[in-house]
Amino acid sequence: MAREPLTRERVLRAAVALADESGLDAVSMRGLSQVLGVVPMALYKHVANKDELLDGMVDAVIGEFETPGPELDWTAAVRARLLSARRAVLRHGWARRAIESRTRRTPAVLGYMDAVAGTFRRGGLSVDLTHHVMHALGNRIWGFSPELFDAPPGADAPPPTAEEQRAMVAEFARRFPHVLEIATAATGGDPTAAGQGCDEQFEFEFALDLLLDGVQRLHERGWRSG
Amino acid sequence: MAREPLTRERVLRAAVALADESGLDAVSMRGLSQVLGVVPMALYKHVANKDELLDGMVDAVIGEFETPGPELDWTAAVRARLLSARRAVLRHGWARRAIESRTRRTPAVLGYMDAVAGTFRRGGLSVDLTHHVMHALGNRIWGFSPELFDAPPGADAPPPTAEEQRAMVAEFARRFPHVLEIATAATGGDPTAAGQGCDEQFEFEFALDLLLDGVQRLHERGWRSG
DNA sequence: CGGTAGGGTGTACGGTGTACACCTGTCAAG
DNA sequence: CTTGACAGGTGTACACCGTACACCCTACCG
Repeated sequence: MAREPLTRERVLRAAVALADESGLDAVSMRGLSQVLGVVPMALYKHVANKDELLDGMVDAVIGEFETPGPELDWTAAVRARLLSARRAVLRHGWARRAIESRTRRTPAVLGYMDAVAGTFRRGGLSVDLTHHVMHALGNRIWGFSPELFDAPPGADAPPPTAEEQRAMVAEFARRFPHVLEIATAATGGDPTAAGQGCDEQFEFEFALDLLLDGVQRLHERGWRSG
Repeated sequence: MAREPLTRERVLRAAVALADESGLDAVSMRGLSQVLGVVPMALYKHVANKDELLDGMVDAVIGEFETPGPELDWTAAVRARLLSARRAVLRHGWARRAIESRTRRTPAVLGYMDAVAGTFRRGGLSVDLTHHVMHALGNRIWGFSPELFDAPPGADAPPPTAEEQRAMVAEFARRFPHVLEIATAATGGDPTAAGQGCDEQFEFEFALDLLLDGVQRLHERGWRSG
């Protein structure tokens, strides 16, 4: 039973699967080759190097983005696109980091950016307003915003006693009162849970709508740069 | 002439200098130890591991941020803070990547975030609006926005002939018309210079002001979440 | 004077990406 | 039917990385 031959498709699929279940760090040329039952250098017959492998993985995620129907107006259409991108990125926990680390603009990346830009243009936005709003959206067009208060992996030290925890919170409150304030606001008032309870989805949509509303106002006023 | 002893300060300073002139990738424990005239393992007496080294480098950049005077209103104060952060980050080309890769919140990081949040609070914004706007600003707090159209390093292939270039542009125009459109708009119409001519500073301030204006309007209306 | 501790050293391990030479099976042309 | 090219999998090797661990030297303190 000769195993079916490797293809670029099979390599990329296996890489995505491996990253899905073991994290992005598990995707090394050696590790990936092992799950494919093959020697590391075999991969290089299908993928130029590791960067291209990562590019291909990102392209696979982009391939999962959905295209909104034509009945939506431009704000709703952009919203639908970005929220679809977000769902895909959230399905693959590693995608965020991978996208952030990529610098190459593959055809899939360009195609997606073109679709988003086209949605603005079809809504009647000028070329330069479209340009600026694309920049303003930044990584949000990939469905994520930078996580300011990203919860540290945790559980690396023995849990502190109640007494120690009280002291830590007090010290924190003295030095970073405003951070504590806004962090606990999101948890319903428990300062020891700060950061955990933050609703990322809400934050994403809040910022997205803030930007879209602002752009819409500029558009209605016939804003021009320079 | 016994050289003066290493200190954490000296290590960090050397790391920053090395990154400034040779890039972040040149900052390996081996490379750094070499410029300090010392054996790699010596560094571990002053820095727990490489992650902590990077954290220290980022903290050094944060130490260059300036505090705005108390005479400014909250939008101007935030603006001044973020633009100062931007100047510091731009002085150190590696800082962007370093900040993006960091996940640990050092006291310096928390202190800066606290200062920004405090500026909003002193301006009268509610705790939860402050929370959301911090998220919405995202990495812009550190003075940079993600570069959608980051120019590839380039110059790795022989420059294409005029004929090839024309063909490439034509192909690009066919597949990604809107991307080409908004990319050339920023260059005054030269499609072959697409992406290079984009004024990052303008984009940063455009997005920043869009967000600040939006937040200000929400604030004036007494916006509350939920 | 002796012990102790902080700081620099040397060696070694396991991991990474990948260059390069090699082999092997398939298939088309002579 | 043979031959030879070629696509694809193999094996070895190199240079680099972060860092664990044992060691030694030197300065200082009791």
